[in-house]
Amino acid sequence: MRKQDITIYDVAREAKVSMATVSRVVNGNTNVRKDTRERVLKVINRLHYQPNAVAQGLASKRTTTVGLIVPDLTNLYFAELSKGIDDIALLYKYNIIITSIENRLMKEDQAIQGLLNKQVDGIIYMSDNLPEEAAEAFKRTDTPVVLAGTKSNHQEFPSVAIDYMKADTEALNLLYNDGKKNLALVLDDPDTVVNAENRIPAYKKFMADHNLGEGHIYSNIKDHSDGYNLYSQLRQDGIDGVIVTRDITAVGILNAATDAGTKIPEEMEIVTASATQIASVVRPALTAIRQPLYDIGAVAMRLLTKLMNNEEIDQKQIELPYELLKKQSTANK
Amino acid sequence: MRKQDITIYDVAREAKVSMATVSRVVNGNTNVRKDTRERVLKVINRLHYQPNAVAQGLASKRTTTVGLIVPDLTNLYFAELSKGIDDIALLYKYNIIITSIENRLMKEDQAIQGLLNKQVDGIIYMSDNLPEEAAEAFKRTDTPVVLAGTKSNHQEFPSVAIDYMKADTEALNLLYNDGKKNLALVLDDPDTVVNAENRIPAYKKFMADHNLGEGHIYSNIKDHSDGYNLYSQLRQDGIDGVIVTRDITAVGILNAATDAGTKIPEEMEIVTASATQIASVVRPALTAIRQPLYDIGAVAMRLLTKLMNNEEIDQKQIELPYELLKKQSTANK
DNA sequence: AGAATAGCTGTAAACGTTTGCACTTTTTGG
DNA sequence: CCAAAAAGTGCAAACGTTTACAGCTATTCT
Repeated sequence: MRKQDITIYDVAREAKVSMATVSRVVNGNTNVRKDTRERVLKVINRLHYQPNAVAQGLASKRTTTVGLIVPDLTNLYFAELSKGIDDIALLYKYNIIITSIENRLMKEDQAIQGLLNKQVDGIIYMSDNLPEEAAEAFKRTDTPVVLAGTKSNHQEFPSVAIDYMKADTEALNLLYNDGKKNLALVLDDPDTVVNAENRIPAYKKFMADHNLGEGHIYSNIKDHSDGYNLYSQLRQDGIDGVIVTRDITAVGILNAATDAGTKIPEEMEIVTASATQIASVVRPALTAIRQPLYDIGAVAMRLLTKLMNNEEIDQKQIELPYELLKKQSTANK
Repeated sequence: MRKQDITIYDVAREAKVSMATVSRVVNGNTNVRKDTRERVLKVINRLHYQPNAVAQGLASKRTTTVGLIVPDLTNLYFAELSKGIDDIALLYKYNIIITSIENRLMKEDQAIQGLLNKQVDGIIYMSDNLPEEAAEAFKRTDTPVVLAGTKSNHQEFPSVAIDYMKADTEALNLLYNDGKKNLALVLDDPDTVVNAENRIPAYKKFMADHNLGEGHIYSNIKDHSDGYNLYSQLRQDGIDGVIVTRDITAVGILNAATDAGTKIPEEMEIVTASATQIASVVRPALTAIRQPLYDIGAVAMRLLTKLMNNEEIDQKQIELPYELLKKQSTANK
């Protein structure tokens, strides 16, 4: 096995010091005389010594590894969040163990337990929803956790997100001012905290405030074909303006509308509540609530580094600014 | 610290056995009497004992962790590959450490060294290109490596991919049979092995075989706006049929064409050489070489599990079938 | 019944680091 | 120049497992 030919012992022997000193050199401890440090470094280079991170992890109880829990890697929403996380993790020299939980073999709490067994120093949780068992699992551990791009009604968990209620209200207002009065809300999952506690209340309040009646909420519309198939229902219900949680779903509606000869935005306006790359490359391009996904990820990871170092946190719930990006799926005024 | 309140010792004491026996129970070793096994399991459940994977890794020299090297998480091509990898990894109980190398702070060989230091049991490499230093790094280690969705001229590395040359030729043939004679090749990076040794030769050979002249190869066209901006050049060069490596780039060309009033596919046909979700949701939908990305990832991971178990491999270079999926960006015949 | 064998369990040495403590050497200040 | 403080170093125990190896206890066979 070539796997670990040279250990800290070999270096110590060659450099005629103890392993403790080698360890100090490796870890940049200042209590080493300049010339011994250089001598040790020379040996390290000559032997191509590389510390065994597993042994370091066991001895120091820090693995410089963080866990990422994500529902679906191929959902660009999470991919863009992950990118922000990854960049900051690299900066702070953390590795990332990624656990995808879309696969129903892997429940949230199992995923969490798996990460804890691997002794990750922290966890970033990105699923839209935080089931009770997952919250329990987090509460049982000392390992810090940050929610990224989502919210929980557990106020104890630090999170980074946008003000979904405000954003949705602003989007509804845009539609309303464009003269659309038969507004609908299209949701992926009605039971996530973001939807149940933010988007739905925002929608209901808006409808009530403007005397627009009950309105229409469509649930469990999750991908392109769901959106495509929903379109005829929307027409039947006389919808002329719609907010859609996922942009890929919005594209489905858009394509169905185009195929049916419906004029967008004249006859129907579409706004997506989370924009990825996709929203901007389809035609007509989608008006969108642009969440700063990369930044949410980056800030979440930065926050986690602080928690892992037991630094003081000024605020646990961070809200980043969003933008309402007007494109071709709403009136050009 | 609650981090590790209970160890194998605690279980051993409570169950009145040695830690060795507890270890055997945890690892499903059969050499344990039924009633002691049950007694131990009961204690494990009562104390909520969870093995420390880091200690296990150090003692057993297996971490049940594999490393993934990927250029860009937000590129759906790699995301879809990753999904296949992830599913099989879950099945075989491996965790995944993901390392993104798009960030120029992280070179390939550093990424590899980082994974090796973490003592991963295997590595899947997904970048389009395998730089010489990376190949060297792989050769120095015993840790098995599999290339997924890419090729290398290092035949010693197992890989899973499609026959790019054949696929491209078939696509060119489609354009040719639709009557397009001024064919172009649009590449992300001309120096990757896949492009330099497969796509470009296939293109040149096709052009020569059909007396179509030198042809036009456009390089370093990597994203939507690159594609969009390239369009006028294509027109200027009289191109009427084009193969594009990335689908997001193809969409850029498509959108520019639509904006310019060019009829697709009548005046120009577009085929993308790698289809993700995006290719199918734009309008007109893109004709594409559909690589079985999920399967490539899954097969690569399966292959890696065999290598990690020192099982015999019947073939190192695996080629999976692709499909030429005709959509609206080529003639409907 | 006694020997051989198989099944079960415990002991203790790894695995490759980090780190508290004690000790020695050097530096500093009066 | 000496005492006190600071800097540098090594020793050895820890981190929480796995796993030879040995030993002990049933079981099987003749």
